[in-house]
Amino acid sequence: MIILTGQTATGKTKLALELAKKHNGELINFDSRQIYKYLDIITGKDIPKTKIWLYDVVLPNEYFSSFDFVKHVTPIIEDIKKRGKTPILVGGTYLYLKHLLYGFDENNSPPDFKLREKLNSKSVNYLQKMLIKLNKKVFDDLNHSDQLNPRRLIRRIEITKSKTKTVLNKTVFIKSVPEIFIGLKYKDKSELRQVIIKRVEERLKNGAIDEVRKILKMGYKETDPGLKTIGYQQIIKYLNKKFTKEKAIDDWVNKEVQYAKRQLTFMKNDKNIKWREV
RNA sequence: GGGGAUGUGGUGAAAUGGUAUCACAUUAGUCUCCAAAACUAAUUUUCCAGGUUCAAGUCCUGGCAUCCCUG
Repeated sequence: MIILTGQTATGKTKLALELAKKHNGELINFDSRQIYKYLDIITGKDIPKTKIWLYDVVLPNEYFSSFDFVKHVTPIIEDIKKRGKTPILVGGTYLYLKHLLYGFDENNSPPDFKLREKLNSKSVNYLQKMLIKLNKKVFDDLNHSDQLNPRRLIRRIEITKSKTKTVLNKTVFIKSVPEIFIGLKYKDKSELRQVIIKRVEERLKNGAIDEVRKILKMGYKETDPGLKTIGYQQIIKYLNKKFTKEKAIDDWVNKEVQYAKRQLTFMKNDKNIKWREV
């Protein structure tokens, strides 16, 4: 198995295609945004859809988690191997990769959307108290940042309250340690920024705004999981007249640069990744 | 030339004369089922020179800068 990850806008796709040729491989996407149908131009789906797995799996208003990803991808990997070919995973969503390679916690539970909806409007303080009451140790085990993070608090509450536990066999994942595990990154950020600016311009030229219009016309909303994506958020604000075009572009570029930084911060902890500068 | 307005972190703003705040950006980080998400921490400010006052971003005088109106 081959895995190709790293920062956004580093040319992962191009390298993936080369590797596929060389190693008789089949590509699998692990980019959480390209999982979504209709999000094409802005998420940069530049491989023909018939030549890569896991593009267009769910609709923009559907929930899709790293757990769902692992569930979807495992049989595909097995299938490719069975046919004597090399699975090549390419993408930038490290959380998906992390869960695929190193597994989940044993006593986890599926999402409780009703509970999430109910708790979403609550204050951080309320959530903290609620979790402490349910199980103080769980709260204490969280780090400072997470103790103040409503989403993480809600997730902990959800797990603590849940009766059904999802047990996953960790070994399933660890078995497939990749032979090649490459991460692509920029050596300096100003270069990354330049590339991102250029890419945003290109995507606008290729019809990014029309893409958003089309998706909104289909009835999808700003708050749908798929549209909570860099680029879409900014263009929607532009279309709603909350942003000028310049502001939207500026924000788009900025958010993407910040995202690239966070990707690196997260991936750096994985000592198995062999880094390559572009 | 005349009249008016405004000067506060990198940017946009807030502060009855009483500890200079906020948002965004920047830098570092967190992450075991929303992750292109959500969150944490750190850094950086009152145009200049005087004056009044226990105390000035705030009031007074002068200068400089920018913007608007008008010859």
